[in-house]
Amino acid sequence: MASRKDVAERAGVSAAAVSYVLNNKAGVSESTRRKVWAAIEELGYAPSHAARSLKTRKTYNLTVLVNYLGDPFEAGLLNHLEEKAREKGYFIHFQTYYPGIEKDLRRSVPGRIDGLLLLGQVLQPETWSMLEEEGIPVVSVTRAGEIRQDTAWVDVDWEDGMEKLISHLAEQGHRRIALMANGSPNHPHAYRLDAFFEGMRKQGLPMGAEDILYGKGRLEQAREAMAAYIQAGRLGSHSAFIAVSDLMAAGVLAACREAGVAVPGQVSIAGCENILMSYQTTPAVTVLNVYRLELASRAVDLMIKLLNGETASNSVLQAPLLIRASSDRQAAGREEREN
Amino acid sequence: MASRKDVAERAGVSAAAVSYVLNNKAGVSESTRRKVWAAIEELGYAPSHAARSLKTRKTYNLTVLVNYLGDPFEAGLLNHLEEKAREKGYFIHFQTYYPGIEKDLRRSVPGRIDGLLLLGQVLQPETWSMLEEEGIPVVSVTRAGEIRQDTAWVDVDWEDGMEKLISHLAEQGHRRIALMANGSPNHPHAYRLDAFFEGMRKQGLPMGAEDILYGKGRLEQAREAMAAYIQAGRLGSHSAFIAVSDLMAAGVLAACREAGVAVPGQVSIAGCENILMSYQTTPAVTVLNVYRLELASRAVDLMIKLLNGETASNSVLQAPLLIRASSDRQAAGREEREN
DNA sequence: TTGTATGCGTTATCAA
DNA sequence: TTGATAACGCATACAA
Repeated sequence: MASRKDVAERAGVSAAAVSYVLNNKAGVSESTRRKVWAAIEELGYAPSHAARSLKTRKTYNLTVLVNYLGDPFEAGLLNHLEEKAREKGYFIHFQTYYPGIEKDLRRSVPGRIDGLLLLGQVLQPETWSMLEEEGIPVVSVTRAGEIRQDTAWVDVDWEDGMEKLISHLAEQGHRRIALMANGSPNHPHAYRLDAFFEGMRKQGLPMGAEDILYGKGRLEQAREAMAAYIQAGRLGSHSAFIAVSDLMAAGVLAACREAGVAVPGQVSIAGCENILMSYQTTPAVTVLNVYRLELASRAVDLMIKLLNGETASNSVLQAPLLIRASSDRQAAGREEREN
Repeated sequence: MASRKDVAERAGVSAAAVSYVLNNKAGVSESTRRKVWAAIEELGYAPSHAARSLKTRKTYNLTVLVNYLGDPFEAGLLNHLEEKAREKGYFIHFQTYYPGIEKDLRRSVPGRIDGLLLLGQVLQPETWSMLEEEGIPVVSVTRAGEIRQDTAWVDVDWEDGMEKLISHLAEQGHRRIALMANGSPNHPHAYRLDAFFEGMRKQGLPMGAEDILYGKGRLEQAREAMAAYIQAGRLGSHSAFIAVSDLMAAGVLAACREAGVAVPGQVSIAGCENILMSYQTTPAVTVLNVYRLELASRAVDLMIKLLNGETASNSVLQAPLLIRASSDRQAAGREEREN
């Protein structure tokens, strides 16, 4: 590998001059600039990342903490985060999060990354101290229920979204609506639970602890929770289910299908992300349409600003309602005729 | 951030001694060792990644080239690769691949990563030269059609898998089987196309260019290709469809549903990965069950060996057949009765 | 406008 | 068994 010294020799200038050219410093003669670039081309020179990083104390690496990459919503977010970060000259690492990794994180973060992107996790106090000491900015894409006050974030307007979902269901005549929630407060889904409570209150609908089921974010577990609900003979108690993630909505739907419960005839179902799968089930699932690309883009912009020491503000995104057959008998009728 | 010098001072030894202790060199007295560890604890010292990397020329970073993270099959693979790599002390970057990124790759790889993991891409010759010059090992998880001879790989036994799929369909009475392929030769799906041809030949079934449809790896595009096929009145020409990815199988199924084509009544459908979605559609899709965790695990092991200069051999994994309702009228009957 | 010199935090060589 | 010390490749203050 050619080094800066080789380039300098080849170009007949000093090593410092090469740095000046490379970093676009003002006050370099056009002739030097040309000679240096020529030498760089000829030698196929590329600066050593390690050396530069050692000197500048910047790594141009960001880490994203993922909850469950098997969830297409998170996978899509991650994909867009990577793309946007790369555009800005940053590399993205990711790591699947569970509390146990934080010890590892506290060891491996210093000196390896410049910033941390959360997908709604709530970190341990020790981890926060480390982050603060190291001066590593944190941006959360979607928030958890109990997000730390001073964490920067970009999120969907869940209050508004849940209100839309609930009033749509109310218009369809539903009064008893259950929520398929996650169970962990340390998770972006927790925020949607809060928004659901708020939305039900506003709509003036009855709401209690018995109206919450727990799926843990996975399709399979939501399916099991719903199957147990049916098994327990509770089916009459709610006529509609909102799931805090589309994957869990698919799980609720699967349990209904297996138990011979008609959707939307007996119960209506809705999700709140608009993953691809939500449109591929029978019936297709009513959802909120969350613009993941925009979410990712804003998160990276926010991160870059923090990295540059600029002030930056949090950001809220609206998510429109997509009414599909799982909550709409007319739409269900259309789907049926098409078949 | 405490540096090695601080630790040395605190422990009352020389800086070199700290390195000895840290790197477990033989010939260090027990007392020094204790003093050094104590100082490390007290100062919360962690070695600088950049400095170490500069000196040793190892980065402990690996890059994975992803084709389409929206495909749950790839997302799952990536997830497991990350987990396995981390266990071995490596960090995983990923980057979504299309030919245009290779220029960027040639610039950014040297000095930033130790190894490259492919998801079946075929790289440009210039990129290969760079990789060879830099001595960066490459392991491909699943192969493309025209994989470079000396690339290490870990893959499914697609010939065997396709044979199982085809003979299952043949047993169900199908003779005219079409393939929903990808279209790009520079992609892991291309290998499955070859295996399909081979399997059809072995089974003695007719096979030609008109039996291939092209989806491009996406659900939506496979759906469109299938819809066009139906629109063109070609529906009678095949009684079964194998898709080279489950996502495309879901697309074929969606087009059938929309056109009122009965599955498995009029046509049978099969995929070959076993993503979660393949079991959530109606009917559930017959697939090959590909063990992604095992695939990822072997790939990382292979990579580590190459990184250590050891010899290592490629690896083939069997994928059992999962017969589900999309290709089996009895299973379909069962599903129906359950509803 | 350009060159010299220093140090970033390591590892590794060589003496002691 | 330990301690100086020389790189690794770069950015930058300062001198020229």
